[in-house]
Amino acid sequence: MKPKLTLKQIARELDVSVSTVSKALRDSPEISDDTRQKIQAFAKLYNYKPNNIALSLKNRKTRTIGLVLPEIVHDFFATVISGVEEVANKRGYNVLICLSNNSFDREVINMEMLANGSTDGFILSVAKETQQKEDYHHLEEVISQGMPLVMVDRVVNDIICDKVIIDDSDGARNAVQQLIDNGCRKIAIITTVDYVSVGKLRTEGYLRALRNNDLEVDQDLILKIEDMDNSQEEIAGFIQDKEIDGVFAVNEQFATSAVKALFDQGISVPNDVLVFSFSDGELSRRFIPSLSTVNQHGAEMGAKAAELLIDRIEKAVADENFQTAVVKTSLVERESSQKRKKSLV
Amino acid sequence: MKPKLTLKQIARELDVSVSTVSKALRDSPEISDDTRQKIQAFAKLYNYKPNNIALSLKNRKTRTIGLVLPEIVHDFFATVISGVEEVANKRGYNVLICLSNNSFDREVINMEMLANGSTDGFILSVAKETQQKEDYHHLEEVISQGMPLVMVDRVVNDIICDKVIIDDSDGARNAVQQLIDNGCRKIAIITTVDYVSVGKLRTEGYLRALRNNDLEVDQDLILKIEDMDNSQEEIAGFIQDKEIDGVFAVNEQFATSAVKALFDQGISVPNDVLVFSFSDGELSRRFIPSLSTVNQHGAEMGAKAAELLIDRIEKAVADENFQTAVVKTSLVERESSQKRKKSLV
DNA sequence: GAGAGGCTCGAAAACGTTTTCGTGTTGAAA
DNA sequence: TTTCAACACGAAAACGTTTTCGAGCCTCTC
Repeated sequence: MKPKLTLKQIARELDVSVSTVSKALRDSPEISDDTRQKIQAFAKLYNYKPNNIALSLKNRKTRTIGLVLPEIVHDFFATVISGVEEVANKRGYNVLICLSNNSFDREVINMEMLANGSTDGFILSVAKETQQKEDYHHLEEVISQGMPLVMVDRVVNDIICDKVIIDDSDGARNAVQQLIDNGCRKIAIITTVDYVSVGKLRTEGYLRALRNNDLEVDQDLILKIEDMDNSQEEIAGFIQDKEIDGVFAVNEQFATSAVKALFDQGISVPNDVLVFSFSDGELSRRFIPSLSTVNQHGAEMGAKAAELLIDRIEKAVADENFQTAVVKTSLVERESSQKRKKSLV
Repeated sequence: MKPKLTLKQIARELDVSVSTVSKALRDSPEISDDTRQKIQAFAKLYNYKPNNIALSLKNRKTRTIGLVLPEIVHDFFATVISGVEEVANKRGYNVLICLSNNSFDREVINMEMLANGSTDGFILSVAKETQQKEDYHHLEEVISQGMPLVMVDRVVNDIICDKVIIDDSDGARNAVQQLIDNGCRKIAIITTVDYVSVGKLRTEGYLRALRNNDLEVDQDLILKIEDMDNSQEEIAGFIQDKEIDGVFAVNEQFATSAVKALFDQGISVPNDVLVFSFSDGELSRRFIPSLSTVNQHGAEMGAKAAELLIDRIEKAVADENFQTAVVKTSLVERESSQKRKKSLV
């Protein structure tokens, strides 16, 4: 248990000054070859590593970015994390992760914790509760402190900052269009309550697709779920005795619940009803039937967000020149949305 | 864009010294009520928050713990994170997350990054590649520097430190016993190569269950998968024309692949073959048929690991008094392991 | 031989805190 | 009036760096 080596200790050991050691290790031309080599050899031998905290204090840069997410046990956010992490590491940054668990209070606390100097900037996907309350003072706070903020996926339009979103509405429209092209005429949607920004947008896309194809919008075929915990029962009740030939769900959980509900009623997917889902995760890939989905490219979104944030931290981009990057979704068509069974691989 | 408020600025503004401000804010009795109130009011008004980095440097404590995981898009590790995060926050710590992507090199780099002062201690689940190489010098390194290390789930026995594991072998034995109790006699296992510690232990549990029941061990019924990416094909080939009535899989991915392979051969789960899996995640819950699993209680493991680590950081526990906490698994029996269909809810 | 200039290196400040110690002022006791 | 304690506050060091500036010394050039 040796305490960590510092410049001061090296200096004392080698009988030079701290500044000399520092310069030698950074290959300053001020230092003679002799002493430089001596110092570098010593440092290497005892595995000297500069103390990051001291550097952060000195430079007033932590080379750390904060990532605040509503949840993590969710493939989408997990992929966002890995995207952020990858480019952050590539550019020499650490990632400090906090979870809000969709709670407004925790989100505020997390932001305050991270804003007290631990972090050079934020990537945030706002909590559901925050979107409901529409209270964004904590975001304005950190921005007014000069901390760069990039919002991902669940963004709030009123806040001026860089954003990374997907074309939720178009993605949904394409998915529903695909269902229509595959023969569906009575398509139900299972979505979230409107204050969840992405849920609202996806609902819009659904409506647009119907209108584009002169299909009637039936309010009875629209289910907006508030409480994730009881979604299975709610969906089962909703599906019950509905005359439908297609279902569009805004996430994998809703989609699998729908398939299950249909299955329990003796209705087969995809033979009787086609299903399209949002959020391409492991669940969709492994489900039987495998689910057709709108891929959100979470890793790409996370990567883009990290790029934007670090660019701004390093002032590589002009002030006030905020951009909203739109990551394109793509349709992944699998078994659940196609009547004919695919031939076995 | 106001730069963050510091003690020095408050001091200048109120025409007192920095030390007075510091003491006033910490309610030191040295300071008179008058000035204390004045300073506190000012600080509150302008929302002063002490700079965390400066505190870290001063106290040589960062109140941050590092969490190094092999992957994240995986329900188990995601739940571990949320467990760690929860108790860390509760005890006033931040969590710095790094992903090794199962790469030895990245693991080493991550540990070095986090060990240079950013962190008071580590929680680690070692990368697959590290277990294969059996090179643990980076772990010994951080330990010898006096940094507490807690290993989770994928632990290495040679390293002396606190550990949090589950009863992998017993969990597997119980699951296989359940299959046997439910009538299975020819049970296949789909597991990982042996150098993955948990895979090996689960395989042991499987073997023990068979022996306990005087069932013959058939090497043809044991599949050890090296390459996750091609596991689906490998499993399909393995299942092909095997005479089995039960499958035990060491993770959800293998389990769903097995069900799929059986399904493609016209074999029904659970009517013809029963399936039991390890790692209780969303996939298991939502799959049709829902999968019976051995619940690993990831959140609990993460929480326990964080408790152990923080206790050690805060010296609440005697030196050298390392413990290995075993979190009990529990069987979650769902549809896939029971012949009779459950009555509909 | 004197000034100029180039090499090396060290002292000190700075980043934002906390804490120890010292100091000046006040009030009361002697 | 002197002395002493209590009180209220400030100076300075420390945490581990980097960087600016200055200083000492040697060598070269007139």
